[in-house]
Amino acid sequence: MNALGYALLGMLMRKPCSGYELTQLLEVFWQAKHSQVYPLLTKLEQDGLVTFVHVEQTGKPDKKIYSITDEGQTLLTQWVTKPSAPPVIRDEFLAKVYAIGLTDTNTAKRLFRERIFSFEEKVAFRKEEISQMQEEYGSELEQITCRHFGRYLLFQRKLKLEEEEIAWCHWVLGLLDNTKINATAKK
Amino acid sequence: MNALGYALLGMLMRKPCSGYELTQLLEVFWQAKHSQVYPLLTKLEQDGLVTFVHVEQTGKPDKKIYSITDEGQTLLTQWVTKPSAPPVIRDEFLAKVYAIGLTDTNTAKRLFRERIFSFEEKVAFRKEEISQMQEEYGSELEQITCRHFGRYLLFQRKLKLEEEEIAWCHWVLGLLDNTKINATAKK
DNA sequence: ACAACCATGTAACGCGTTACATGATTGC
DNA sequence: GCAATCATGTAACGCGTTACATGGTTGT
Repeated sequence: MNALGYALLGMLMRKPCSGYELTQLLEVFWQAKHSQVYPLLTKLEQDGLVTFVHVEQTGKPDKKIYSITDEGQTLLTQWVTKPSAPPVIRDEFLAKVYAIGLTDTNTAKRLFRERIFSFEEKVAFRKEEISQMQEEYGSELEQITCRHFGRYLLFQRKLKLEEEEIAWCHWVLGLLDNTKINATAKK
Repeated sequence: MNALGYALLGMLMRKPCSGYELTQLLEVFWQAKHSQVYPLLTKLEQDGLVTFVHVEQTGKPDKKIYSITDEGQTLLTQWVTKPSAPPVIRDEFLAKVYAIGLTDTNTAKRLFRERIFSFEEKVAFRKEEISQMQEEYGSELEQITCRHFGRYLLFQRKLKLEEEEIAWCHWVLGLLDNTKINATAKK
């Protein structure tokens, strides 16, 4: 089985979820579209690692709520302690930074300011998620015994990294300013 | 054309490179194997965006050194200012953290200590890369006019994020210790 | 001896995205 | 009226990995 399969099992340890919900919750540490998640869940179900119940809703479409089975838990537990594949990062913006010399200073600044803006949105969103969790579960959240501990750790991590990204952008903007001052000074 | 194609063009702006070298240099912001890079370079060459010269070597296999063409530069320049696709991150370790509650505290600690170790190696390597660059190019490196400016920015960014990852792991280890203390205190 | 590095390439397969398909409800 | 949210699914395609193939040199 592949990493995404295990990731879904792991998320179902926290609480039973629909495929729709899993697709969204995935965002903190993986990216996958529903078109990948739904067929995988069907496969996990066929393999006896998860089960689902139909839930009828009014005013919303019906949904399938998936739960992890004992068999699924056994497999997942084995997987958790195995060595992990190195993280994969693919960031188009960074590819553009590589070639930033092609643009003028002002355009470069604009690009970094836009990056800051998009990450500030993420940070605000992340902080909300964290404080919501803290309100709901309190200090219990910081114990490994809490069902939401893992997710909480990932939120804190994401927040830190997003803030660091912003700090880096500001540092770059500083460099871009210096360049301009020196150029002006030389005149 | 896809993002990797542009990424390769961007790297060739800095200096002409072989496919082998490009595959390695890619590591700061993208991941791709040589089996993907070589055919893409062939395609870029057919499209007139890069050219190459055969370089015979003694004691080493011959290589092809690729350079970006004017046409390639035009295309790349257009691309740089376009909005970027959101970054993609897929990290198996983080998927495991989600389900960390399945393991005992000691195993969890071991996993985080291993993560710290692997990131400390990365940090050490990154610092070397940065100081090598600084020795070679000096303060010129911090100007947008420097050919290596973009790459330098990416190195600094990676270093920061890798250090932040380590700090997060230490924070988690602290939480795991607290849990243990409370459990002991309760006895 | 054996692994690692340099260097390029192809083929098969699996993972992931885009697009197509449906349909009710809520907010602007 | 139009977009967004909720909810699930399939099909086609493109991106990315694994494995196969070759072969000399350097270091342990």
